[in-house]
Amino acid sequence: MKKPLIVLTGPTAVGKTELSIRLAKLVDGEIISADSMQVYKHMDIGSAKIMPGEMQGVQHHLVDILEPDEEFHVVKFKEYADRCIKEIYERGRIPILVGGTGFYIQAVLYDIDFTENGEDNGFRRELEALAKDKGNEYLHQMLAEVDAVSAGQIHANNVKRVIRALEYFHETGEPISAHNAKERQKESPYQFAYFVLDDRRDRLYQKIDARVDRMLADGLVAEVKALKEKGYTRDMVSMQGLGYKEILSYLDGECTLEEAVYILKRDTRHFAKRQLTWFRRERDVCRIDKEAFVYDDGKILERIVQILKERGILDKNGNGYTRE
RNA sequence: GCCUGGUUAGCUCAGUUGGUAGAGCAGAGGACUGAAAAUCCUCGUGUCUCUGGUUCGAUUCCGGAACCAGGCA
Repeated sequence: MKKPLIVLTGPTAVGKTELSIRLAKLVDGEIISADSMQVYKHMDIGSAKIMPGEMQGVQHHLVDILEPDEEFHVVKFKEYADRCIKEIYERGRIPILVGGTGFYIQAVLYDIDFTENGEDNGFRRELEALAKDKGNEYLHQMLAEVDAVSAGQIHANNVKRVIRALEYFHETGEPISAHNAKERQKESPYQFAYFVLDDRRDRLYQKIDARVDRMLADGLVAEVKALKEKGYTRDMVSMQGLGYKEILSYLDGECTLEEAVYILKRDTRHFAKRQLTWFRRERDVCRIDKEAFVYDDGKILERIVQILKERGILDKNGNGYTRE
């Protein structure tokens, strides 16, 4: 039988963290954070990172593992996560993927292959310059010549994606569209249950606004100021996180704090919406509507356990995975 | 009290030399396979404040009212 994997996700601010702790204790699992920002040290408030005091003894992985000037992306995430999962199995426990980065979840859940090539920032930079000089259409035309399928799928203005497709072809000689089509067919190697927490849109938005206000009260501006003083700049991936780029523009005098906060709230709402779009499209997800459970985490956990039993991730007594 | 300007989509405003109107933002939907908290795409009908008048026809012109700014008393 395939090995068990639990995924707990949902849009920002739905309440994944609190629930994940209870779930981990219940099934004797360990948590792997699937979050592109919580990997960074010194970015606690803005990333809504779980702090050691809140972990209640539950093992957490991939939190606080990098400095803010380090590169991070799906491939690294998958590498680290795969290793963590393996080790968790060795301890006879269940890995629980918790976090809002759908792309990361997908990568490990379906074991997507990214290993074809290394990084070549030179070529990428060349293409970026080309897009700037000659325009997005020019670059898109270049893609159309080597990979018509991708060109048809990727909008010319989506320069990032056009560049990646070009880069992929440049490095492997194969169109990325063919590779993606192949990866898309994959079955998950895990016996998994994929839970997506959701809430009414208006409530979610209220919670987002309230959470931003709390971050400010907790010292978000000071946190960002400290990062700025350490020399971390906006071109770093970490500083593109919500809460960081907006406060940075305030600190750089580009807008007032009030404007920065407005934009931060708005963009966080947009982000939540994008996450929801992503999860809607994922196959095999169990949506958990908080309203239907009267906002009672206990009831939600009961339901989750029920599903875990149905899928054989827990046995009828509710006992978790044990090695072999 | 008088003068001037304003009143158009949830918000900020544009516009119609008279033929019932459009942007940005908000909001909604979607894409996504090495930046993903990133990047990108699609979606806009509302008593044009109310009320008389002129007109074939008024949101647009004229009169009056209400409300909001600013100025003068």
